[in-house]
Amino acid sequence: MARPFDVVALESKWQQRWRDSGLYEVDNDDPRERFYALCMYPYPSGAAHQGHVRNYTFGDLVVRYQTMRGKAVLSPFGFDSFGLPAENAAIKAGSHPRLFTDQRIEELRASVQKLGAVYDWRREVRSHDPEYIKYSQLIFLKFFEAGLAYRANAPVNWCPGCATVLANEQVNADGTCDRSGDLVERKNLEQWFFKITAYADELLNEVDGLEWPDRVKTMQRNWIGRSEGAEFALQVDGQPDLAIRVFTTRPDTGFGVTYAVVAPEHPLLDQLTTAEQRDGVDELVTRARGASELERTASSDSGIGLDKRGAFTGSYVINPFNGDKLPVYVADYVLGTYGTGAIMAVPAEDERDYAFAQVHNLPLVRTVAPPADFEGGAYSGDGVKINSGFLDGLSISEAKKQATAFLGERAAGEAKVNFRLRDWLVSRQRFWGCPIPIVYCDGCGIVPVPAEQLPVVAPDDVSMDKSGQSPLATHEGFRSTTCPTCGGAARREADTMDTFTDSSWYFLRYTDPFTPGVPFDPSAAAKWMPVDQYIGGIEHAILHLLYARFYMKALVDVGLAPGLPREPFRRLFTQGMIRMGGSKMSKSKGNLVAPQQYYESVGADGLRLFHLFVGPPNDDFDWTEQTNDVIDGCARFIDRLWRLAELEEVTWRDEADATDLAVRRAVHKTIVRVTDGFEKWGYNTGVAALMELLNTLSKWARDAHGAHRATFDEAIDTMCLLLAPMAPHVSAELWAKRHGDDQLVHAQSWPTADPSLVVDDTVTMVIQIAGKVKARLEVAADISEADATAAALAEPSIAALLNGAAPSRVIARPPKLVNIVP
RNA sequence: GCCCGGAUGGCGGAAUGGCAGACGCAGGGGACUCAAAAUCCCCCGGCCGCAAGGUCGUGUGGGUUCAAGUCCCACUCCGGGCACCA
Repeated sequence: MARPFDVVALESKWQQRWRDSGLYEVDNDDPRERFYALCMYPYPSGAAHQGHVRNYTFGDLVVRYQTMRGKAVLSPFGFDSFGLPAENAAIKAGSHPRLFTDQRIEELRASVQKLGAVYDWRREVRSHDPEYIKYSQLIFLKFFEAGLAYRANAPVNWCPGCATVLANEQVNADGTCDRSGDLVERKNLEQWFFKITAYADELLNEVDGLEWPDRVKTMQRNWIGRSEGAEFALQVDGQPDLAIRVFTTRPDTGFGVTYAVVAPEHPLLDQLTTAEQRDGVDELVTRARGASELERTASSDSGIGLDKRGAFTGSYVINPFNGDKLPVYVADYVLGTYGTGAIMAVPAEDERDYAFAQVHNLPLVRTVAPPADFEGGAYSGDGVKINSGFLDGLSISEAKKQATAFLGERAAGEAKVNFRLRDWLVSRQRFWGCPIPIVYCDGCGIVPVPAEQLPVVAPDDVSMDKSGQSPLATHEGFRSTTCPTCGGAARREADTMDTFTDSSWYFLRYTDPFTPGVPFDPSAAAKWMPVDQYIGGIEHAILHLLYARFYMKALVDVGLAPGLPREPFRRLFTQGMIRMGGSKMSKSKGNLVAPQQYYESVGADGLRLFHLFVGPPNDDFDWTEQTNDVIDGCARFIDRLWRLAELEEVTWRDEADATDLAVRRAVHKTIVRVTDGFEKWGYNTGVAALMELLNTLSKWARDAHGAHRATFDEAIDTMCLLLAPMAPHVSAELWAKRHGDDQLVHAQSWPTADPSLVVDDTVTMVIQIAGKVKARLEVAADISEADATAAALAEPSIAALLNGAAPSRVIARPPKLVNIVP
């Protein structure tokens, strides 16, 4: 579209000036009030897409707005530069992942700069920088020292064809390998874990105090999944040395237990299985252990029948409540990873137990009286205890307490809290990640690499081949080393860390990448932390945000971050996704709309304004055929403002009059509306308010009646100031044209509204009869209730409608409304 | 299955319990122009009406209230998250 100015030249000129001015480079000793604004650092996948544009438009708005409010705003940028896509690209091309990564970082950096977003680039973080690797490894070692990092066996997806480990994303829905098509197996490997469960309670409790979207808080709570109950022993009949420990949230249902179930992975399963039952049990275990993880986690009413999903072990246990002999089954609906991997089954009060009991003809004993009209199978609602010996007549909550106490005396039981949250498996059998700084020595065992030898970096002389196996595992120069303790021959750990470890502390590195020898100086970090406003996609609602919270707490506890707050992100805003044709816009789906074409037509300002205007920032947005028209409309608004500021068709009047007062009121009301919008994520209504003001100004200044110069100047200056965080280039240019080339609109103070200009002298009062609007009346803004009522009743059209009848009631809400009830 | 969201013109959306549809897009009409583009002006939920005006209208059905898009109850549909968590 034809523009009244050269948009490309104008925008690149200002981007250059912002870089030169240093306006957004803040030092750690800046005396102003602090504000830490942060967008989630991106994975560098090449030039920015609309999701980035949306994210950084919101972020940049916050940065520029808070700066104009007089704050020192920390606005850093960086790249989450380790990860699988670069590794896969390198495998395909037979080259090194760094080549792709560095190139894509430059592409993304350039396109982000073209958006006009401003950052303090001195603080840039790239996860694959040796400096960053060094401190990521130092943190690992501190966690190891503190007992927060440990080794254990854990299953991985193993492709026999490729002889390598696969990420979950590389396993197809039917359980085959993405690359070779072979059936993927579960295989146990010794791997590293972070003990996030040690913080389960704190992670759960501190969710409450965060200014985060409720949706995200709920997701975090559910993910942590705390449940209270009891754990106790079920003695195996005839084997005095053998007992199965079970966990239940319903100890009150103890008299209703009619069987017990262990998970296929249960360590005692072998001992429990009798010779006669061996075949059935083995068959079940084999199937559960196979590639059928997906099958197993599918809902119970799909896939394989329940009869095939459980088998009798041949053993019995004794119910401690009533001495009954209970058959022990193995079934895949019990998970080895949760609780004790074994349960007491209560078909009358648990739906899964009920379904299983039906198929296997197991008895049912109700221990809670269901309501009279209850027709279902399992009843898990409230009620009075029945068939439960000493618990009869009690409420469920009281029965839980007494049953737990009973178990304590009779079955080595105790109250127990369980979490759904598992420890964080951080080992990745990948090349393009941060190496785990550990060596294995035959004599000394697991030996941490001494801090002064960090970073441990991957060698450059590798090429990724089609096998997909990490070259770290086979590169002798990397793997063979000497033991730091005894000096003997040793092997380096070949695994790298999950890339979520990098994104768990980058926001701390931003605060102080300057002090040598430490990841960050705690006193410098303390000046900025916690992040005042974190902005990112909802897709990170659980993992990234949970891991970063864990890191923050652990870093404080291991002594790397003394004095820092234990929660990293005070306020979180999650932006909506951009969808196209029903699915999320993404590179992998191939439905990207590149921003570049818009930089050349409507400019970054036009595109930014569109993202701000199109709807509430936290809502998803559908990119359709109509979208380009809306973007053009946003550029049209900029052009109209430009032409008005350039005085096109404006006529002047010497003296100010009532029309000027009205315009000034509109200007000051707009200040309030835009400011409110900025504070409450109402950017769309903020843009609308500016559009309305422009309509008002244009009509007024171009009318034959004319505009008073001072009023006009105040209005245009205010528009520039209010627009500065949204459309920074054009507002900067207009400001410079009006005030001199050395004047920066973004260095000005945010405008404040004159309270006397925000309220009107007179307002339109609505007169209703029975809630329906029948008349309107111009009244003084401070009209009294009595005067409003009198004026309403005196209005001729109202009097005519009432026809002399006295109203039964009159509700007056001066000065806006009077409702007459006949 | 459970837990969150959401449903308003042709479309995106606006509306501290107080004039539903701000603002924009699309559409229609007009001005300017030889013409087109751009720009500017006007109209734009349905129905009745020449008009003034009337009447219905915020997914469905109830309710609370002088007054409900907004609050409460029940439901329908759509989107998302978790999904055998004992």
